[in-house]
Amino acid sequence: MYADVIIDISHEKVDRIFQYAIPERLEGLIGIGSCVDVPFGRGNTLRTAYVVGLSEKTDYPEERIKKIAAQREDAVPVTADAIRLAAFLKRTYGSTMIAALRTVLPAKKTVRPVEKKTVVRLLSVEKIRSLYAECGRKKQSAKERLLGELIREERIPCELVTGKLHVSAKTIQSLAEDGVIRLETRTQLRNPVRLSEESDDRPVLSDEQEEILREILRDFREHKDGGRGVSLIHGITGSGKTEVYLRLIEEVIAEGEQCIMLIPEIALTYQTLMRFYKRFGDRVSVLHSRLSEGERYDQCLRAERGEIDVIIGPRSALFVPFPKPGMVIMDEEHESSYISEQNPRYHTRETAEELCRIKGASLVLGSATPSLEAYHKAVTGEYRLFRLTRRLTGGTLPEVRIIDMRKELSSGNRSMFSEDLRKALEERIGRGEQSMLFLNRRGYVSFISCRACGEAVKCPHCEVSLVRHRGGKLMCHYCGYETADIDRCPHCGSKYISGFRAGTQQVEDEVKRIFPKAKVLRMDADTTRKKDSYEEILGAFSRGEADVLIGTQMIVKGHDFPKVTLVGIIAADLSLNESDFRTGERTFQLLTQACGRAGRGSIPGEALIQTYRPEHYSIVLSATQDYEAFYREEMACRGLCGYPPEGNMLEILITSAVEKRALGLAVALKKRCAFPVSAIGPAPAPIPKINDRYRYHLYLKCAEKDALLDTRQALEDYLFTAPVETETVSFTVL
DNA sequence: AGCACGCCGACT
DNA sequence: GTCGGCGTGCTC
Repeated sequence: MYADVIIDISHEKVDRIFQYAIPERLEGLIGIGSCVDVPFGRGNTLRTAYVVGLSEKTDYPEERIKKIAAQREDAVPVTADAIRLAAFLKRTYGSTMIAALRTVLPAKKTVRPVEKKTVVRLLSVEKIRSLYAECGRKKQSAKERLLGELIREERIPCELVTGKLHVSAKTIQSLAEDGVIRLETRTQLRNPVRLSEESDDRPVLSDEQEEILREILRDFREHKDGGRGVSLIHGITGSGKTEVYLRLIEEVIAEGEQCIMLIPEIALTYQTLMRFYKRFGDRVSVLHSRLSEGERYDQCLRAERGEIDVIIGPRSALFVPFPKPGMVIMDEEHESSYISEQNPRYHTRETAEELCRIKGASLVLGSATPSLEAYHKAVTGEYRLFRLTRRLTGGTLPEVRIIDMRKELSSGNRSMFSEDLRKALEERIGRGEQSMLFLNRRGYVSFISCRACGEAVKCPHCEVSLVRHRGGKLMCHYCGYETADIDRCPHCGSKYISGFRAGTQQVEDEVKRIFPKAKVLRMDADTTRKKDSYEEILGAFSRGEADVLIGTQMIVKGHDFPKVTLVGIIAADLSLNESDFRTGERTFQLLTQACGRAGRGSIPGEALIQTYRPEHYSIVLSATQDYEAFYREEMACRGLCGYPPEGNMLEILITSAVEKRALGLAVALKKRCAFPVSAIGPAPAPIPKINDRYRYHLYLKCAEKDALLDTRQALEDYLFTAPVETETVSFTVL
């Protein structure tokens, strides 16, 4: 008997199957997924390897086959399903098999189990309230946060206190010494959180929610032996998606299966998390980004042993080894953090789909602004589509107005605030209501647009913005089209043509200049560099410590500020000028989210969208919150050029210390692409040179996904034999 | 990746 | 004469 193994070395040259003989004493003990030590290479150094198959005979000369040295008992064995999923990652995203196995495998470091600690309130709610107020006066913000939460909850798991609330162990200790709280260390207590008194947290479902629940569960129950489908819930913010998830999970657990709840990075708010703890007690576990290897392993072990039924976490939670995962739920499905940034650059939705296919689980996607890919599949019937159209959590949709900044310019207002926005801000500051100013910083790089007519200078072939390069040439970074720099707008002839140059700092200065008495908070990459300052700024704003919050993308995600009645979007069209084909989609998502921040409380809200492109469909349709119409417009644009989801596309990045060599290799790769795959470019990457290395892009398009993946494989094979020196090539599925 | 084998310069 | 530089190639 021989074992097919993958050696734990991440290098293309050894990324293939090696065969080893199974010694008699291990016969029957070794199977697919076993982790073994094998002698490898000339020195016969012992290396870790994973068994991915068993076979009776070999093509390799038998006398040269070595024996497996030992079976590794400490490691978590890989299941055949995990190997299949890894094979999918390798095929789809072009990584090595071992890199794919590593992402699929749970962390393998063993560590002593840590006992779970819980903070328990000892004093009455009234006493806590007065202490809370006292801390507010004394500016003891950490203590205040914890006490604030203790007013609502009697028991809070320690991981939440130190994690989500950012309260240090020192603070907890001092409160314990004062007799305010007690630290409880439990080892195998069952459902402590679930026992907390409240029971009013199971709201009555709306008709829409009931319908979705019924339909998804019907599919779930009818296909117990595989073939469960994918459902997309398109629901506006506050329409009660989370409650639907909670009910679904309850039912999945009741059937004896487990559930994986995926959330975008950092997006989980404390309130949402608390809802899960209340509903599922310690049958739920959270996988957050700052867990150590050991803690991660702990969670995996608990999942494997069936000690938990639900795991909540970012994309990596997908690989938690449940014995019988029955459902994967992916909230905010369109979020970009669902795409891995490193080696197997996997898309969580696609990978979840494959996992569910393998495991026979249901996949449920939820979003207020679904990705075009997901919605396309829903429209074509591959997914089932459900809608949640009513806001349940109070508040009405804000009144949204689009402000034409071209008119402001022609009427002599050169400032970054329109007259309307200035007035609206003045009113809110006067009434003591809060405002948010959102500066769209995406696409900040050197695109060219006209302040008189709003048009950006675009490539005549690719429908993406041209980028200004050194020396003043304008270039398309898809196809390499170039043209001389211009000083007049090609559409209207205005000389007010330039890149837009404004940061959050300038916005802050401007607000302070116009409203000297207003209290302003600013949130961007600069002010959040220090650890925890992200939560601190948002916390301060939600406590009403400022009139205006200024920020980039990060202020529009997740958090709910009931006192905000005005959202101002400074330059809505900036993200339309990014030089790739998803700008319209990102702009629509960003603006829809931003507008949704206004009027979450009892006072109706207002959103003002300032733009130089008031007629662009992404902007118009985000103002009317019309996703359907946006989808139709955007699909028409994608179809024109064969961009996803209409077709499939691959980005190839070629870098070299020698510009000629990078370009030469790009051309050589292009030559090896044949029908039905078409190659566009090469063209300099948006950042054409990093660390003295020149960077070129080549794009491959094809209607057939498999043909595209085969071409990538062929190109990778070619690279083995190509006269490559210092050049590097990487492939990304778009 | 890591280790061996291999073919050219300065050293006890 | 040998010791050792790292360049090339292979690993069941």
